[in-house]
Amino acid sequence: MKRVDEIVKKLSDAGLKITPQRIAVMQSLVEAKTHPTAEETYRRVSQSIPGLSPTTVYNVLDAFVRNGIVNKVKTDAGAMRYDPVTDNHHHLYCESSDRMEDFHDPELDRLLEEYFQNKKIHGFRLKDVKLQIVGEFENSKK
Amino acid sequence: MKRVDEIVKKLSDAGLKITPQRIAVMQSLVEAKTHPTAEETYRRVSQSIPGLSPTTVYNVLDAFVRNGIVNKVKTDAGAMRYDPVTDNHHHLYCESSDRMEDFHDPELDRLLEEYFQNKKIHGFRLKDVKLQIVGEFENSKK
DNA sequence: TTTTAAATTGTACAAATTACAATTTAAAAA
DNA sequence: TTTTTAAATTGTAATTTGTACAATTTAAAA
Repeated sequence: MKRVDEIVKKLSDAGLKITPQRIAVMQSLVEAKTHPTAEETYRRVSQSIPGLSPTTVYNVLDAFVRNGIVNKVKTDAGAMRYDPVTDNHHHLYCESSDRMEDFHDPELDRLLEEYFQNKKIHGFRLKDVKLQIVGEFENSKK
Repeated sequence: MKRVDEIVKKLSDAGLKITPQRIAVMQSLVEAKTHPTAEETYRRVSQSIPGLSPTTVYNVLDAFVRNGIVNKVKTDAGAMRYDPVTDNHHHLYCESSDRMEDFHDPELDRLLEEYFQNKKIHGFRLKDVKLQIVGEFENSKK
């Protein structure tokens, strides 16, 4: 089971204790490529871990975020979403379906980096630039 | 009172009925340049309109958003924020203080427009690109 | 001035998330 | 391996943010 090993390593590297709940939550996030909410994650992970508490899912996700192995992403709709892809990327977002996908583009990143290197923003120390690319997915079946 | 006249005109142009609550909410949003939450707006506007209902603030803000004179903005922290500046712009955002400010930059917009004109994103019809510029405000008392 | 559709209000409700105390468990120490 | 301990999990309850809805009031058109 290579997948689980990788997850264990990831948790371990982040200095987190290994628990079945944490493994299952991370596995669920990685498999679902849709940036699920805490509630969606709870429903999925409950199948493999009956008796799982919603609170645990919140705690686990929070621990992941604090340790930098998951990013919180907010959309304009209801709940917070969780993204296990932490390398630099942007998001495609469709308002009508509240669907969100990753958008990787090194060329764009280079362009932005160049631009902001010369650009001084008064009174602001820049750390990161994220794009939210808003539009419509063409085959919007959720 | 030029300010109030302008606000009345803005509401009127948007096809909205003029009410003291709506005037006061819009005035509060425009004066506070910090993209306040509904709750903050409620607290402020309550000072001039005692007996104001929180529900009204939500209703009013919602009407503003539906009619395009205010934008909803979500940050990584708790509540939805409201921005009375509706021309194209981006946001500076400080995670530690949850503070947010507008960032206007026509040159950047030109750059992005150019870039995305040539860039086809498979299965996605692009409508808009927004930047969230993350960093620290230098005089940010937390 | 009258009329009426829309806005405001208050209450109750709902969803998403957090606080907290009790229990269990992972993993370090013996 | 067993013991120890700090951390993780759980369940309940509370909180925060926002919405639904019926009754009342009001802006503004007729």
